[in-house]
Parts: sequence; C-alpha cells; structure tokens
Amino acid sequence: MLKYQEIAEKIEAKIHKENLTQGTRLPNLSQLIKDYEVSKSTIVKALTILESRGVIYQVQGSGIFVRRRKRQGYINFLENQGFTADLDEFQLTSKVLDVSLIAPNEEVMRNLNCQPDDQVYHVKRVRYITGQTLCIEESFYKQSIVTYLNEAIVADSIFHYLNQALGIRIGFSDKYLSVGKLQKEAATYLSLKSGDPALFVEELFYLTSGEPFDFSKTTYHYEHSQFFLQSNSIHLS
Amino acid sequence: MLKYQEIAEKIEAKIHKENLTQGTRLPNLSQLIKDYEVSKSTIVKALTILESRGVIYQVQGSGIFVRRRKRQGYINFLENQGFTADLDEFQLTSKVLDVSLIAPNEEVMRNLNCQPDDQVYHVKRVRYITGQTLCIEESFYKQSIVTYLNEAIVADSIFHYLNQALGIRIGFSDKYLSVGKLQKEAATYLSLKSGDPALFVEELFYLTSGEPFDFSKTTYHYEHSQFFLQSNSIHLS
DNA sequence: GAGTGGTCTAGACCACCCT
DNA sequence: GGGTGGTCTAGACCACTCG
Repeated sequence: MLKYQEIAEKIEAKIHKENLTQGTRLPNLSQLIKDYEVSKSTIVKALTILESRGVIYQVQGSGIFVRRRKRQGYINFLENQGFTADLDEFQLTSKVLDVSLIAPNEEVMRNLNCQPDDQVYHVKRVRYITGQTLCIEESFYKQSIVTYLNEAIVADSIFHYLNQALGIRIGFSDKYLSVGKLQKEAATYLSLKSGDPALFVEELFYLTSGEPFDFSKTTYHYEHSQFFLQSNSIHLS
Repeated sequence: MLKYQEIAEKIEAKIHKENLTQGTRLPNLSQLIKDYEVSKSTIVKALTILESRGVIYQVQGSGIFVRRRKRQGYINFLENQGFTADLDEFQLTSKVLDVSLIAPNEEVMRNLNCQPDDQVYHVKRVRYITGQTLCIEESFYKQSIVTYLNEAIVADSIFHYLNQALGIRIGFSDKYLSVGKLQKEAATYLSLKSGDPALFVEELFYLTSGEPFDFSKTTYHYEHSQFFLQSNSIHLS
C-alpha cells in the first residue's frame, strides 16, 4: 500500500471515528509529518486527495479543517458506482431482469467504440435502496474485457466482481444527465405512472488504459433518489 | 502566476487549439520538463490538475493522453458556476426578478449558519441559455461578505463580480439534487405546465476560509438542460 | 529491457493568517 | 513576527507497458 494512500485513509478514518464536525481543525503539517514519519510532500499529497474528495479543506496560513456535508440521506453522485462507494450508508439490492451475451446495436457501438462482431453482455436490473425502488439500469459490457458474467454475479455488486475476480481497474467515467417524463415500460418497473418525472443518467466507464468497456443507462425513481456532490476550486485557470 | 498553473493552462490551450482527439498522446514527461524548463514535480502537479479536470488521463508505463467528452451540448455540471465555467460554449443571459436586502428566513439561516439579524441579499433570476429558458434561480448572499449588489451587477455574472470587484474567492461548494414536479409559480416562469418534470439543485458556496456565504436554489427546465460530469479514480481508498 | 509514469525524500523559499 | 500551508527543486528509486 502506498504511503500517501494509507495516510489519507487513516486521517479519514480518524475523522469518521471521532465524528469530527465541519470546521474542526486537524493537526498541522509538521505534526502530521512527525506522526506518520514521512516527508512533507507525502503528507501534502495525502491531504490533496482528501481535499479533492471533499473530506477536508486547507486554508493557507491557517490550518487544515474537516469538511462535512450538511445533509444526510443523499447519495454521493460521484462515488456511487465503480469508485469508492459510500454504500455503507445504504442497503443496495438488485432484481435481475436479464443477463445475456448479444451483438451491440448502433447506440452501443457508438458509445463503446466497437464493431458489430464485438459481443457485449447486456445486463438489466431494478435496483433497490433500503427496500425502495431506486432505479432501473441497463448496461452493456464489452465481452473482450468483461469475459464472463452470470445472474448470480450481477445480482451482487458488478464492480466489486470486476475488480476482485477479473482484476479490472476503472480509470475514469463520463456521466450525461437529463430529466424527462417516464415511458410506460420504465414506469411499470418503478411502480410509477407514465409521464412522471425521472432522472436519466448515461454513463461511460473506461479502463485505466483509456478504453471504454461499459455503457450504462439508468432511470431513477424521482421520489427515492436525492444526490449530493462536492466541488473544489483546487486548480482552475 | 504559479508555474504549474501556467503550464496546465498552456497544455489545455494547446489541446483545444489543435483540437486533439481522445486518446491522442502528448509529449512524455522528460520532454515536458525540457519544454517548460521546470522540475519533474511541477509538471506532475500540472498534469494532476488536468487529470482531475478531465482534460487528460495518464497511463503508467505508457503515456499521457487527451481526454475528451464524447457529446456536445451538455453543460459541465461541476464548472457551471463559481468555478472555471466553460461558458464560452454557451450564451448565458438573465432576467432579474428581484434584488433586495432582507432578513434571512429559517431555511436560509440553517444553510448559511447565520442569525436573524445577519442581513442577506435575495436575488431571483430567470436564466437563459442560447435564448432558451434554462432555469429559475433564487440565491441568498450574506451581506457581511457580499457587501453590495444591485440589479445591473446581478443581470451579469455575479461570480465574476464577486471575484473581480470584491476579491471574494470561492473555496468549495456542496450541491444537492433531486427531481420532481413543477409547482405553478416556477412553471409559469419556465413556460411549462404544473406537474412537468424538473431538476432541483440546492447549492452552498463557501469561501476559501470555509465560511458559507451563498445559498442558492435552482429549478431547471427539463427540456433545455443536459449536464455532463467527469469522474476519476485518482485517489480512492 | 528500454521507456514511461509514479512515489518519496530533504530542503529552500514563498504567501498568507492572526495576534 | 511567528506559525501555517503552498510552491518548487534535484534526484533516487519503484512499477507498469510494450515490443
């Protein structure tokens, strides 16, 4: 395990364990350097990670402070799949509607940059959060990368399987969101009415190598989905 | 101007100017070190920034590559206010409905951590994107920080004014999103019908010092708002 | 195995906050 | 002015990719 990663985890764990509130000041840099017996740059890197994840904020000349979201019950929109997933907070379950190996249609080929003869796994699920219908999700995985899937795997966390069993590491993803009215089929699965509001999210997942391997379309139940999202001004031009 | 910031900007400018496509390989580290005459760490920092902004991705042992979003016409959900704003792409205008100095209500006090006698500027606007109604926005600014606002300022970019005229720098923000049905008043402003779908976003902006100073509630027109959002797995536990 | 990015260090110096 | 975070350097060594 990398030093800066380990330190970031320890600091985050400490914040959660001691349940520190927004604005609580953490030990200063020199103290952290002593505590963890590493160089300044390593601490700085660990802190940068925590800052970009919204766990802390740093104020030049002043100190390092805990950052907390104000509201509970919102799903972290950036970490709700593939990545760190704060699912500890929520109970996620799935009902599998379909798992099959198919030829990609035009839309899938366009998004995954693939050819008609590249097979893809088609997965369709209804997902539940703490017992309530959260969303209906339809995903397409390149079979050349995701070599095998079945119903049991898909009923559980697919990304956990990809990582643990297949050694697939996600590099990054693009999300596209829009809002609209539910069509009849989706409405049925979500126990809502045609024309009810819905959040539509299309997402493309890439390997660390930059190759897209998963294209996914999700329709969220408007009454059971609330998201939160933290931004930083680290960087910018 | 900081070296790493300047380098990040130059690299990004080059990518845009030469209109490089996804997967195009950039010069390697040693070349960049020579080109910009700085140390390795400085280049690495510049690249980390570009990576976190979704401009490039780096593959260990292989190279540095251009990252591009696949689709046009989507608003960058993380950079659409306060921050870098890729508004070059879109024409944003506003119609001001109200600018006034008021006493905060309970909801505003809770979000801005303030007292009944802390005055706040109330700003209500309809915003248009390339001529179409984009959203209706209601914001509350702590007067102790945002000392002055008027209709002319508010008709333009408020954040540009905060930064340039008042020297206010935003540190970070929290966004809360949900989807639901339009109420009559908002529907009227958006030229939609009651019960039509809408995206609701509540956002809290903080100074670099960690103090919240702006609480904002936005209702988006579902037919004219599409967002995109890039994630990385930089970091994570 | 050559090439490329990633980690880590020690230390100098800068910029900002606060009292 | 003392304390705290931020920038930048030079260089050693590690880890991954690809032919």
